[in-house]
Amino acid sequence: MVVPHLLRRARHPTEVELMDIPWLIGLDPQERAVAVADLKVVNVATGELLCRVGRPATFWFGVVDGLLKMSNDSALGMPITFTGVPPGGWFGEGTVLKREVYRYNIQALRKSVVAGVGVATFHWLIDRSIPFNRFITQQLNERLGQFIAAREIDRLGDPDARVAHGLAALFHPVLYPGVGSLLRITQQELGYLIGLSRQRVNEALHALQAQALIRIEYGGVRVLDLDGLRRHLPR
DNA sequence: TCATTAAATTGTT
DNA sequence: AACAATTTAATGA
Repeated sequence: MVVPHLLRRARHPTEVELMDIPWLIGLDPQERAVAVADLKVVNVATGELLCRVGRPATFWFGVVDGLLKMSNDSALGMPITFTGVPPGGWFGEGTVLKREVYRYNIQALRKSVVAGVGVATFHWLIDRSIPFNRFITQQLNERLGQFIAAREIDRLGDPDARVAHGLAALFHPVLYPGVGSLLRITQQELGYLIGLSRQRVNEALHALQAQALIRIEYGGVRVLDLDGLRRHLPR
């Protein structure tokens, strides 16, 4: 009963929250009005599940604030892929498009604010708005690129490289425009996301800082050289 | 607004 | 995994 539970607590987005929703910008006034009318926002607590594998897709979700973890685990086996979803990130369009069931679990790594539009509105926008379609196409394309990159890194297995690429992914300016140059994420959360211990993440972060790729800040990481992070090779 | 205290996060062993 | 040090957030005068 994940969604009904959330729906009960859902509220309308504030003006400030609307400004953090990237795809609203391109819409014409009519389309925008329809989208905004259907937009729901909910505050979720740490550890809370937003959607589960196998549930029918009812919403297209976006992160307004906080941090989510997307775990792509099959019903049978172990988790396959983890992805963090920072502010500005929207996900689930593939599932919603095909009117299928969710293929992953979404869990809040910390207190977050999550927005959603219903499937009907999503399709209404897809059927008539060119800007919306552009956004979705770009989204799918960038995500595919990330997915391929992630496979290569996982094969290498070097912890520093994994942290570097994990960070580069979270700082993706197209997928996650809400992040900016400072990502609010603790080393604990980063470890949980990438699959490393907190102290190994700490070590890796210092190595990356020494290479002037990032700056470690309390409760977050600032990126100094995004390209350098992407190109980071195991040493 | 400032000072004090509690909580969260980081760095180190 | 445990501990100490540091930073932020919360509280109340």
